[in-house]
Amino acid sequence: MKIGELAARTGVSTRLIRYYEQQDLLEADRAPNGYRTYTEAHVERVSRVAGLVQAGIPTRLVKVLLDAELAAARDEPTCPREVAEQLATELVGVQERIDCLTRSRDSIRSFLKATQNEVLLREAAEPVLTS
Amino acid sequence: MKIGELAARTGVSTRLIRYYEQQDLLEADRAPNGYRTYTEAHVERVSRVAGLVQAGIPTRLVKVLLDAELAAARDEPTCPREVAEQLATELVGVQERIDCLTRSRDSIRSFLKATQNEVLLREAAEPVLTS
DNA sequence: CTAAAGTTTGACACTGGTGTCAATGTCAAG
DNA sequence: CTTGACATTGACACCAGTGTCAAACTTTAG
Repeated sequence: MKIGELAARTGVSTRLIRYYEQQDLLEADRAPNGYRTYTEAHVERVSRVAGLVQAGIPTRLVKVLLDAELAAARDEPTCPREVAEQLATELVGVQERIDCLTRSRDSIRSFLKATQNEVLLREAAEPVLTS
Repeated sequence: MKIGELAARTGVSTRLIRYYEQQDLLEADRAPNGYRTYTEAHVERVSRVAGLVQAGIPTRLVKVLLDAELAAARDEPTCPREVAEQLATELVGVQERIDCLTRSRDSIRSFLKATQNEVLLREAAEPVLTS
């Protein structure tokens, strides 16, 4: 698929998709005419990238995270000690963000509940398994 | 306490503390000499603010969130319908961020685990209650 | 063939969050 | 009183993430 479709399916602007590529977060094949071409896998990838960036993870780190993810998926023994440490460090940062957001989410919920606005609570009810 | 101490205790630079105040996320009393003075409560507040901002919540929204939180705590019946809707909207955004971060956290963990770097997993083991 | 829609690269520009510096004021210790 | 640490405000500046526009090319529809 071409960039326009990818953008439509992910809700991420073409501008950003190109930006992410430029930041090495994405790779795209090129059609003979020079157009970028994407596969299904890219849809997921782009969503993840956008999500993480939105969640305050700088692109530089998003790359490290997703790369590690891929490596893990392909069961690679890529553990250059130094990368592992960087990841471990980043892990605590991520956890802190999660905690902070979770607290806020919970208080928003309580608030809405307390003010008879339960009606607005149609969303989100997935199980978040921790540890 | 004065701004320097607050900064030291929260790990947030004085620059940012003033910035947050300017963005109406914080209020500070002034000593007769003009110095800002803070209470224990501010320590928590500043941490929360910084955490949320770091987690990608724009200051404008951080204000809404924390205000609602306070209102709830004081059991105020402040539910101007319109604010409630804004919160509900923001709630789904927060949840999305949490989900995205959670997935990343989990894959970082798996990765470290898979690569014999469990050693680096000393941190984070708190229970996150959902719903 | 032509017009419209989509793509490419590249540039300009804006916003939000931060750092840093400068000039001035306050306070506590020597 | 002087010095040094800390405060105040305000400005300048930077980076990251985005929007938007322009000029040129490709592809699709009529």
